[in-house]
Order: sequence, then structure tokens, then C-alpha cells
Amino acid sequence: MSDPPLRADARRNRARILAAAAEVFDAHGTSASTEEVARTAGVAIGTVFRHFPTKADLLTALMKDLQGRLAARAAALAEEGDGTALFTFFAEVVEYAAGARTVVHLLAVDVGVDRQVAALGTAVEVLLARAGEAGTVRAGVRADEVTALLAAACHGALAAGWTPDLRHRTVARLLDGLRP
Amino acid sequence: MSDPPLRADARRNRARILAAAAEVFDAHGTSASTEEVARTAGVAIGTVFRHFPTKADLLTALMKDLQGRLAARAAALAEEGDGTALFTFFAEVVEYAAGARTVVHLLAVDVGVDRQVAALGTAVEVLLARAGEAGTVRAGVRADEVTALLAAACHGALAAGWTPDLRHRTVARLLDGLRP
DNA sequence: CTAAATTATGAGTCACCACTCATCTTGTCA
DNA sequence: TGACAAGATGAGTGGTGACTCATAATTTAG
Repeated sequence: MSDPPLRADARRNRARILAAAAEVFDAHGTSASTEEVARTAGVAIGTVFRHFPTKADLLTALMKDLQGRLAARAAALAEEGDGTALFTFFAEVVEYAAGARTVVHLLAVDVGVDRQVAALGTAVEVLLARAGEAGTVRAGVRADEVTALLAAACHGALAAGWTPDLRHRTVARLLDGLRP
Repeated sequence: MSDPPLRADARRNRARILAAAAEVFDAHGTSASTEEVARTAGVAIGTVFRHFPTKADLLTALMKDLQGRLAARAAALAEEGDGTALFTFFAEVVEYAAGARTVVHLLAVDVGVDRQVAALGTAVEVLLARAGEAGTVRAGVRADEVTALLAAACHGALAAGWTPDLRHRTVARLLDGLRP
């Protein structure tokens, strides 16, 4: 049930590996090799596989972290919340995704979507409800549509090489479709 | 300058390979192996590489074909053209992309984008101009934004597993952002 | 400080894939 | 039809990447 506590060096290495994985996968995509993660972390390849028996396990750990940060940001925005929080969140995520390829991995099917996108979806639902109360969003817009648009924008911004300018204009157009 | 004409069997095999490649890459993405293409075409692997010295060459041939068909469809729609041709084209491409992974490859950076997306971009420009004349599109919308939205929608529809229903609603929202 | 247990190391294994080439087959043309 | 060139074949090559495991190095408890 409870795991024996990690040795000091093991804790340190685990943290290093996660940081390196975020850096490498953000830069080169999730197809980057595990060996490059190990090299970046300053650790032997075996150590990576001791902590994360599978590359997928490593990815999952990263995704959990990322999804937690996104949900927290959404919650914070909902707190301050005038009706524009949804739009702010949307734009921020796309902006972040433009420089971090892991985000689209979170929004894609391959990862354990069920939980992860569900949780992100909840965040979007809350923001959408706030916007609905404030009347800043068109009637009839559903949360899954917003999440879908968010995923599309992130994928597009990364896969096709949008310039910052094009990215901003495109997101603006996209959000226009949600306004009354 | 001019190539000596192909032998009969060579012509037949070339056609089979292209058809098989379209089928395989549409179904499993461009990362599917060349050997599977050969198997599907009923041809030895060496034959594939005789016709297309590189996997990239095979992809390029497919992309040229696809891009030609899309441009032709856009032209046909512009012909009939009331102001809704742009919207029809947009929806059709996304619908097609939902079942054919090669489309997003065409819209992504990796392929020789410069030419290809440029040609697709031209088609979009024409349709956008028609829509502008008819007043069915919001003022200030630029062609590159429409192309970007199209790419985003195609990527999203494929990468995140949108249901047909969600896909239709999402595209509708997206197009709403373009209307006056 | 020492022993036992945990962790780190990195060369090696296995599978996959793009691509090659010596050899065999088939189409073409006189 | 016969002969030659164009094309087809598929086992083989080289390279990469996920993952393993025997051995070495650290940590920690007593």
C-alpha cells in the first residue's frame, strides 16, 4: 500500500529526470529518445527506466503535472473572474502550447485521455459557466466545443508553423465565434 | 529532358503503389512502413523504392495529387459560387480529413509546404474573395487566417478523437467566427 | 564504521524500418 | 520467336530506439 521512502539520491534523480523530460519533449516532441532525456538529466539510461519502467509512464507523469498546472491556472482565473476569464485562459494555453509540444500531447488521444482531458474539460466548464453568467459568450456554446477548439488551435499552432502574428489573429477569429 | 516511356507492368505497379500508399497512410498515418505499402500493393519492397527512391518522394507524389484534387474542388465551388462556397469547402475538407490522415500531412510544415500550402492558399483566397463580394464573410478576415483555421480544424479532428457530432458543431462554431 | 539493501551504470538485446543490390523475370521490338 | 534492356524480387545492411541486466557505487540503519 505505502511505498518505502526513496533514497536521497533517488529522489534527486527522479526530479532531474522529470525536468529533463519536460525540456526535451517540449522542444523536440514526444518522439525524442529516452536516451536524450537521460543525457539532459545527467543520468544513465538505466536510471530513467528504473524510475519510469516505460516511456509511456514518463509521459504520463509529465501529463499529470501539466494538467494540474493548467487546471490550477483555470481555477485562479475563474476566481478573479469577470466574464473574460475563459478567453484569457484559451489564449494563454495556445500561447504556451506554441512553445511546448507536450501540451498537444495532453490534448491528443494517445495519452490516457479519459481522466486527463476530462479534468481539463471540467476547468473549461467552470470558465464557460462564468462567461455565461456574465453574458460574454454566445448562447448554446457547449464546453466540449470549446475544448475541441482549444485542442485544434494548439495542434494548428504547433504543427503548421504559425508566426506569432498569425497565431494571435487566428485565435482572435476563433474566439470571435464564441462571442454573442 | 523527356523520360523514356515506362513499360506496361511498371506503369501498372506505379499506380498500384500510389493507391496502396494512399490507403495505408490515410489509415495509419505517414509513419506506416514502406513495407506495408508494398504488401498492400501486392509488390516487393524493392519495386516501391525503384519508383520512389525515398519514402519522402512517395509522400510528395501523394501530396501533389491530393493538393490538386482539393484545388480542383475549390475551383468548382467558386464557379457555382454563391457566397457560401468558402464555408462549404471548409466543411468538406475537414470532413474528408477526419477519415484520411494524409490531409493533415499536407497542411503541416514537414512537407514542402512552400509550394503546396501556397497553392491551397490560393484556392482559399479565391473563395474568400467570392465570399467578400457576396458579403457572407466578416470584414477584415484574411486568407492566411482561414487557411490556419482550416489546418487547425483538420489537425484537431484527427488528433483528438472528435465524434462526428462534435466535429460538426465545432466546425460550425469556427465558421461562425468568420461571418458578419 | 560496517554490512545489507537500494540505486546507478552502460554495454548489450531485440525489434523495426528505410534503403540496397545481385539475381531472376518480363515486356518489347526487330 | 529470340535477345536484350527494363523492371521485379527479397534477403541483407545499417541505424535507431525502447528496454534489460550483471556489476559497481551509494545510502542508511544499527
